[in-house]
Amino acid sequence: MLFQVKELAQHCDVPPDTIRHYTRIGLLQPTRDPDNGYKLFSVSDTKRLGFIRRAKNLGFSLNEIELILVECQKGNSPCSLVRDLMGHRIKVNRVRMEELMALQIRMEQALNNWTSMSNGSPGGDCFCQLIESIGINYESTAPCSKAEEEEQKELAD
Amino acid sequence: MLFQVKELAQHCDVPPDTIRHYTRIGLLQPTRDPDNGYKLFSVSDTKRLGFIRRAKNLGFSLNEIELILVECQKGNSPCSLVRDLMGHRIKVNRVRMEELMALQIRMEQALNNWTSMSNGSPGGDCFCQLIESIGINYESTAPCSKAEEEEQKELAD
DNA sequence: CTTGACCTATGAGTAGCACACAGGTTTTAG
DNA sequence: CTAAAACCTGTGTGCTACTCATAGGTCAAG
Repeated sequence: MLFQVKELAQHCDVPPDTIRHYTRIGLLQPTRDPDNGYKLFSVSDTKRLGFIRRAKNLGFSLNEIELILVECQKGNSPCSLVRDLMGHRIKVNRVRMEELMALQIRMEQALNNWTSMSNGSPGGDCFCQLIESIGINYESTAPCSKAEEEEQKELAD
Repeated sequence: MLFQVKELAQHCDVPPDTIRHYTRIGLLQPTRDPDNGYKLFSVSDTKRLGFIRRAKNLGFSLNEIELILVECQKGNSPCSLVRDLMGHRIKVNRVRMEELMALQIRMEQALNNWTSMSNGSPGGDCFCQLIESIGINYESTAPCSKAEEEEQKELAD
């Protein structure tokens, strides 16, 4: 019972390129057909892939999933690790959502303000007076900056 | 009045590496010091960088900002482009937020369920019974999948 | 045996930086 | 004036999680 990439893909309802990606980063470790070098996946790879997708669906990153799988392969219970990672994910995600919410408000306010403005040509110190007309707070420049800082902080522990 | 990377960085309150990045992708086009090859930025680069940061703060991607700047350099008004892009951004961002919200709920429910579960060892068909115990809906696997599909759709127009 | 449909592996590209590295420049101590 | 320390530079690489392009291998029909 060995599967090629596309067979595993259909079996697990996962795009073939995703399986190739997981293989490339070592999350899946198929044997190779000695004739043509094709990847050959076993039944246990099926289960492993299923686990990966379930974990991803819960918000774990591929790196975190690899950590979990390594714990399992060492025979340890991954449960406390999983709880910690999940607590961390929840915090980071909350920050990210708040940032996106704030961005959404900025965007909608901007678009609203613009409905009453005419189209001017760029010139002088002004590239686009629509954009330049909006107040700036340099605190939250990127949509993910704070969330990623938060991520760094937690990883340092 | 020419600035080196760090001077421009301090002047505009932007990390030096970000300036180097913008230069690498062509958003900024400094001249070079013939002696040592260092980047030399003019006052108009200052203004350009300020515009880039304002636009990013409004949620535009660097690619979109480049489009806007190209329109300006052709002497055209970027305003209708800007309005369109912003409308698009708002839609995509809404989808992304909904996905993150749904993920947040899945994560919090999972963590809740887990408080009453004990730590088991992996074995047999089960890597981690915490994760395996959660119902899967394969519809929304990745936090950004739908938002990115939405993005593709809009770009096709 | 050849055509065509289908499958494969691998390299490269995506966004937006952040960091590592080897080297050049400037300041300071002697 | 010189030597060492501090600081700055450009460029290469890495990060997430795929996705696509390319060149080639495989298999059944005719």
